[in-house]
Amino acid sequence: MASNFETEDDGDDRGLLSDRIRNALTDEIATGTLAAGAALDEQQLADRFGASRTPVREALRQLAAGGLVELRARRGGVVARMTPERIMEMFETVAEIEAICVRLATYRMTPLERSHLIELHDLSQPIVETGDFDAYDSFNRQFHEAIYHATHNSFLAEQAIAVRNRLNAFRRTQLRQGERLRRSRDEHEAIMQAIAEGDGEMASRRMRAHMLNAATSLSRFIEINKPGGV
Amino acid sequence: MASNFETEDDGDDRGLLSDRIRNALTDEIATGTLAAGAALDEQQLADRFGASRTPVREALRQLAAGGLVELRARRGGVVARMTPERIMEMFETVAEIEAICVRLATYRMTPLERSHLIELHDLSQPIVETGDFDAYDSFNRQFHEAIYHATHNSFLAEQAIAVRNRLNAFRRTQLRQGERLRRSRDEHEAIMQAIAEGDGEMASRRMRAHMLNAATSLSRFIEINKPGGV
DNA sequence: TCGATCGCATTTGCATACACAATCGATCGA
DNA sequence: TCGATCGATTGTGTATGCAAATGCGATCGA
Repeated sequence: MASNFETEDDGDDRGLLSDRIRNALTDEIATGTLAAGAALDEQQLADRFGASRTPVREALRQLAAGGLVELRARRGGVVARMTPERIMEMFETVAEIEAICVRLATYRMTPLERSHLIELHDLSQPIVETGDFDAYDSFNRQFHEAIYHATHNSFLAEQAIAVRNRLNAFRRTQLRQGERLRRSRDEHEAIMQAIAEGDGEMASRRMRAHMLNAATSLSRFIEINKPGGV
Repeated sequence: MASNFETEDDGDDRGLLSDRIRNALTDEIATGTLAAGAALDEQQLADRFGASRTPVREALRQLAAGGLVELRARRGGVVARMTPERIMEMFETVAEIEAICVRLATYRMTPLERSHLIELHDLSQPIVETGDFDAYDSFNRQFHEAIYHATHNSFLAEQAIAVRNRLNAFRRTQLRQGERLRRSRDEHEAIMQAIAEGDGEMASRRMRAHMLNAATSLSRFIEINKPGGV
């Protein structure tokens, strides 16, 4: 077994075991290693992580609270099963929340926050040129989170991040279409324009459209490999 | 879909011990029996509920995921401490989400749902007359949840209920002002009017104002017994 | 007198053990 | 042959025990 010394040799060995298991499971669900509907046996997971059932249980409870897994009393847990309809509902919800955020942010952001957002947006130009999906995904996250922050409503920002992460776990390869990348940036550009003009309502509508475009892009992907299953 | 037949929410003796403890703690936090900032000792709670630490731990984890308690690693948990600023942020968030819901609901609700909502609203008239706060609170919940449901976006509805419940735990005696009761119903009336006219944007603005009025009403209450903490 | 360090007590985090509920298969009955 | 009921097995829910970590107090030093 792996020796658990206090010395952190490989990364984040230093934390609560239940948290590490939770993060690992989150990743595996997000990447699809754990397919939707897959049964989650506590003992089996415990063996796999070299731990006992206790931290596994706590991890599963946390994931259940986050909506990534479903726990039925005395019947074990399964990876949350997402129907296309449900995913579209989540996208719509995220789109509406993002629309709220950008509206509030437009009216409340400080000059410093605005310049930071502009800087961030400018940075995305070369990324689109190179077509680096992962880099754009990372930028995209920063861009949107900068907007959350600029609402000056930390609770709303937390909610936005939470629901976005929850969706992220099922979004995966959504941006893997070359065209979508450029269009995404164009839409950001339009949003930035509205922000610059101080038109929160306009920014809000454009953000909603931006998110729904991403949803449409994803929906094609869903149609393609319709799992139908388990 | 009502897939929640397993977990009976409250009152029932016959559920999972950890769920019962979670519900009990939720109530105690909501009613203020457990003051904000109060330390939550696992063994102590276990003794009080006549259980072992295991279900108590799971309950605490779930509450932490819901934001009602804060857990610091190896340092125990405390009841989440809400500053007035934070509560106002939560109210604003709820207001915006409610505004989303009523807009979508206006455009999507079925005739049956509309008549149900009207019926519900009419029922509130005698309640206001008698000034029964608890009855109005119950009605109010039904009214808003009917709107959530009418969005035909179950994910959004779940989010709305979750964030509303989270705020509920700190709202307590907010409606205990006779005037507020009648004004609340008047605001509902205005919202119903906008819905009847099919004007989702108008309904949305009125809903936002409605929620922010409730927040203002609460803020006075907060000012009065400003706890400052422990 | 004030600060720091060491040791103790309390409490969390994890492991292990046990009991009961749910599922699955087999046997019995029609 | 098909259905139902009953038992065995699997796995969750809970209890208990142990070890490490944190916080506090006392003692030592300046």
